Amino acid sequence: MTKQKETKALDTTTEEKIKEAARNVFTQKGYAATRTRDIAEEAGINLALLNYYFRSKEKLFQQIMVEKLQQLFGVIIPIVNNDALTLEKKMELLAENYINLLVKNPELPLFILSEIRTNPDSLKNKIHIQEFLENSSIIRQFSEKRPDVEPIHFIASLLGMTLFPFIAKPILFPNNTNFDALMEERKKLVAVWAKAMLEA
Amino acid sequence: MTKQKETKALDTTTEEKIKEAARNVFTQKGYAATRTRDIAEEAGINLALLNYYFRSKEKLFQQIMVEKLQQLFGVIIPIVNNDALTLEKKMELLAENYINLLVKNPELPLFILSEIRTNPDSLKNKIHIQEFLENSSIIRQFSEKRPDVEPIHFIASLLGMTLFPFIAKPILFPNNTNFDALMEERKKLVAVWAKAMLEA
DNA sequence: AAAATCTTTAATCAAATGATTAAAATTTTT
DNA sequence: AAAAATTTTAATCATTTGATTAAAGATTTT
Repeated sequence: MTKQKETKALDTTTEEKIKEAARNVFTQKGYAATRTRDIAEEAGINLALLNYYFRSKEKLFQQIMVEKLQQLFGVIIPIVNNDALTLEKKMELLAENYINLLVKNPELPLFILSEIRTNPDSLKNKIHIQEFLENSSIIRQFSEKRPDVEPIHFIASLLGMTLFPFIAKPILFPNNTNFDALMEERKKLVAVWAKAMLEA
Repeated sequence: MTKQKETKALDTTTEEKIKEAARNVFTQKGYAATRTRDIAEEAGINLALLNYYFRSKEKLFQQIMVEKLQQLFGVIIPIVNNDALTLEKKMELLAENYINLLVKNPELPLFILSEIRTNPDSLKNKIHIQEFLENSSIIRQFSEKRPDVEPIHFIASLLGMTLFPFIAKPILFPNNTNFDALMEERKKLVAVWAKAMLEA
C-alpha cells in the first residue's frame, strides 16, 4: 500500500484519481444523485476499480465526507480558543479564513449541509460543534461583551454573513461575474459589520 | 377534476395526500434520495396512484419545487419594491417575514438550494431573482445610502443572518432546545444589526 | 526466470426502482 | 337500475445500479 502512495511528480495513483473524481462529483451532485459510473467516468477508470480500492460507494463517500468536515470545521478550531486573540480579531479571522477557503471550494458548505439533511447520522461521532463551541473561549468573550444577547446569535450572524453568499451563489450571483472580487471585498466588510454588531 | 378539489372538512383527496407526502419526503431527503415507494408509504396509498395522478416522479417533484420557490421568494417580492417603505423598514420586514415563514418551514431554503445544486436547470425560467433585485427600489435605496458598498453585500448579509440559522440548524442548534424562542428573539436582533450595517 | 502479488478489464448479476397494465372496486351519471 | 367514468389494486416489467468475479496484464519479489 505504501508503494501506491508514492507517486511520480506528474502522476497520481488510481486510488487518488478515484478520490479526486469522487470529490468533484459528490460535491456537485450529492451522494444519492451520484452513480458509481459517474465517478469512474470522471476518474477515467474501470468501474470495478472503485470497489477494488474502496469496497463500496458508501465507504468512498464516508472518506470524502470526513475530509470535507475537517476542511470546513478546521477553520474554526484554531481560532475560537486562541486566548491571545481579542473577540473582534477572532471574528475578523474567522470571516477572512472562511472566505479564503470557500473561494477555492465554494461548494463545501452546501455539500455538507445537504448530506446532513439527507442522512442526519452522517454527522454523528464526527463533529460535535455545539459542544465544542460551548466550551470555547469565544463564547465567554461574547457573553462578557454582550451579556444581553445569546452568543449563538453572533455565531449564526457571523457565519451567515460569511458562508451564506457561497451557499446561495446560484441565486445571488448567477452570472458569476466579479464573484471573487466581491468576496475579497467582503472580507473587510464582514470585519466592519462584526464590530458593528457587537456595539449595536 | 373540480370534484376532486372539493374536499370534506375532515378529508383530503388522494391527489392532495400524495402532494403533502411529497412535500414532506422531498424536502427531507431531496429528489434523488427519495423513492416513489417512500412517497406512497407516507401518503398511505398504492404506488400506481402516484403515476395515475402525476404521470411521473419528476412531474410531481416539479410541482412541489415551483410551489416551494414561490413560497421562498414570495416573501421578498411585496417588500423590496414597496416605495412607501424606508430601507430600514424593508430590511426589518424581510427579516421578520422570513423568520415567520421558516419557523414553520425550516427545511425550505436548504431544500431549494440543494436541488438547484444537483440540477442547476431547475431554477431556469422559474425565478430571476438577480434581475428582479436589480430592478427593485431597494437596490437604489442601498446605493443612495451607501454608494461605497455594492448593494448585493447588504442583501447577502441580511439574508445570511436570516436564512442561515435555518440552513445550518443541525449544526448550530442540534438539540433543538429553545430554537423557536431564539428565532423570535432574532427578529429584533437582525433588525438592529441591519441598521448597524448601514451605519458602519 | 519464476513465482507471487497487485492492478485492471469485460462480463455478469441480484436488487432496486420508476413506470405500466389489466382487472376490480367505487363513485358518478344517465 | 344500468351504464359510464373514475379510482384503486396487485402484479409485472424494463432499466438502472452497486457490486462481484474470473481472467488477463503488469509489477514486484524471490
